[in-house]
Amino acid sequence: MAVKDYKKSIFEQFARTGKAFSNAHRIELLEILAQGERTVEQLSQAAGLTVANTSQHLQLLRNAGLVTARKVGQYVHYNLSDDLVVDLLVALRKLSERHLAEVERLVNTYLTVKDDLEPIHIHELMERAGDGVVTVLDVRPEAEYDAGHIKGALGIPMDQLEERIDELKPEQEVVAYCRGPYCMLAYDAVVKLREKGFEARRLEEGFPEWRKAGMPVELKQE
Amino acid sequence: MAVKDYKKSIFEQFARTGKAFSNAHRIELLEILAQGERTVEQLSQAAGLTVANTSQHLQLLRNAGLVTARKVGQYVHYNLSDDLVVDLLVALRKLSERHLAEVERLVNTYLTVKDDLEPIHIHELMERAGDGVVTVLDVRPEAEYDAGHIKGALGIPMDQLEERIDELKPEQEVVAYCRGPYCMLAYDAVVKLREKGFEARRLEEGFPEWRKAGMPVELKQE
DNA sequence: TCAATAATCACATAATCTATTGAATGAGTC
DNA sequence: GACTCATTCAATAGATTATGTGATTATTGA
Repeated sequence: MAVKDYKKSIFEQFARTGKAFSNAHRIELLEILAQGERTVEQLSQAAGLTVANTSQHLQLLRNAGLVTARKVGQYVHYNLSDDLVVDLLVALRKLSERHLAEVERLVNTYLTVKDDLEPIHIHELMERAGDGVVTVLDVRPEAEYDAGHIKGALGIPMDQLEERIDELKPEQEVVAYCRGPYCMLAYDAVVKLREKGFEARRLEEGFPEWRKAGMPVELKQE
Repeated sequence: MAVKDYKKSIFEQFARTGKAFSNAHRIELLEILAQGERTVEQLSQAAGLTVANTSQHLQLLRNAGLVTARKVGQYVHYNLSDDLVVDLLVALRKLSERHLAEVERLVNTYLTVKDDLEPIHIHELMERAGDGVVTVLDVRPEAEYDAGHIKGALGIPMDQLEERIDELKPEQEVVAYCRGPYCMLAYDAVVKLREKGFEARRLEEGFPEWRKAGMPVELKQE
């Protein structure tokens, strides 16, 4: 094989991986899978796609080697095949954030005044959570909480926050987190909690980053 | 704007960045640009594309914010806009390498026995280069050498290596490098040098990684 | 001002990608 | 064995992308 052909092949392989990240729905699926294992139906609901369409995107991701599938009964559970996939998602996010003015505009517009919500960072939370002086609140949907959450975190999905707000100790600061920097749930939770008179902040990173950093994680407790 | 729309927009922006990496030619263009600034014609030649086609790919890359262009006379010089682009290229390479069996197969097939060429790594080279006991050899084309190379490296393009081999000190070990892990030039150089009786090794990483690591770089000396 | 050159643009064509629909598969249940 | 459900497959139409050709623009130097 000539050097030229060889090079061509290599770049084609890279492009195959890149192609997986060239579609908004696939990126969303990957971001959801970064939270943990999901079935096709769960994915299709979370991403707002038809099941068949979701399945096809998943086939493509599987061919690119980014996700793995295992069949349990009649369900197929999908998962990211590797932490390198998260690395690439993070790199893509960073790059997009820096270069696409549009992203920044969206973030700033939607998130009211971003800085006003004073995000806290992983290591800072780690220090303070140990003392038990903060309540760590997971506002993701229940299934995601069950699939894995920050150790000791209380799980109240965003849509139940209002009715279950009395599960929180009013004297403690609350740190809310969700799926990552671009997940809206934690923002909404902080706004809601402050309305109710809580001292509340948001974890800048989300659960995937937390897990990736090797911080303590636990599964659903019975 | 509803949360749903917002999310959609964000993922679409990410996909726009991802799309830039979904084509083999564009990835090649980015890899070439990772070596340093290039004009459209240089790029088209290096990648084996027509000028018009190259230009169009460059427009797309520019819209995605990955490259910058500056006009000097009648030439337009392109450049990567950011080191984050290199980060993403590296992440893409790593992920592809791990997941696509095909890539590994190609690497192993073409590169004879890879390990037999005993690559040396950046920090190791850094230590040894200081002592002046190794000759660091840049085998990339002259233009790329001129645009920036490892400090103190001797520049002999691969296609001139045979005729200019007497510029190398026979008693010194030679470390050859080129554009990165997938660049063939350094492999070919090591093979050639060993034929000629030199003790020769290859730098596993290439110039982009060297520069990225903050190691000393110099431009063409007069 | 004119010719030469680098780069881009505009258009046409072929190839590829995406979403939808409905059928097929395969496991579990009654 | 018939039925239900999760998932995949297959076929299709519509949208997007890649590339070549030839025209156009911008800059330089004669």
